[in-house]
Amino acid sequence: MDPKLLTGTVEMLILDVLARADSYGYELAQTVLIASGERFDLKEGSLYPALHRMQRRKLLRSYWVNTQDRRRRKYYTLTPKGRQVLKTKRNEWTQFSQGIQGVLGQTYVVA
Amino acid sequence: MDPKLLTGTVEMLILDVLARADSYGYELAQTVLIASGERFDLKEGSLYPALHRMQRRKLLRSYWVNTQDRRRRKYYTLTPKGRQVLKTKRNEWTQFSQGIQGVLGQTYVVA
DNA sequence: CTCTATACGTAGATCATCTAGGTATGGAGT
DNA sequence: ACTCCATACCTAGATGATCTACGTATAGAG
Repeated sequence: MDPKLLTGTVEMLILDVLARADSYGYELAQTVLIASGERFDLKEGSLYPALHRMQRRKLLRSYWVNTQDRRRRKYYTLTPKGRQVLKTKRNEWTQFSQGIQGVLGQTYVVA
Repeated sequence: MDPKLLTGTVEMLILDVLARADSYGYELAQTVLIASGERFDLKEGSLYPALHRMQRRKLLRSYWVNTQDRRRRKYYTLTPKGRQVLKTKRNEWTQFSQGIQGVLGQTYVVA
């Protein structure tokens, strides 16, 4: 699948997963991988910069958690602003996919 | 609507419109605008480079047509390769939107 | 005479993605 | 002991498609 399709949706996916429960980078990627039916393999080079970007924009807050086995995880939580942006992005996605269906759908009319 | 969502779909839209009938840049943009329900306003800075790019990749062929009123239009036709790539991109789009639904859809399960 | 629509095009900026690399721990296999 | 994989974080630099803003030209309306 052309990775360029992901452009602009990665933040929505992250926000959406975090709206259900706090999570951390590595787990977030796993969650998206599973939920997308193995379709979206978020790369670290996209994932971490996206998280940092969104935190700078106050969509997320973070806190460190140490596990029993000396591993550290940086958990992220949605801020109220993050929830609002998620709502906006969901609406944009609906508009967008309806737009695509509108163009592609023409085929069925012709066929 | 965040224009970044369009990334990676512009070529599919162009190919799809051309699969129904030959067209030229300006008209192509109009067609997409109407068909998308006024959602996608393809900018010249995306449209023309995309057309040239696809022609370089042999997905399209072009020919000039002079109208009665001294205007010139560069019409584009799909090549067999272009038709094949359209098919691929349509499949990718299906995979992609199913992936998104898979992630976003979780909300309803929880709710 | 100006403004809008039609019709093509490019240059440069922006920015989100990817590849590829780095650090570190724990556990399983050999 | 040693290697390899999974877990877990990160960044630098390349890539590439989009956008803004500009330029050219014709036709027609007001």
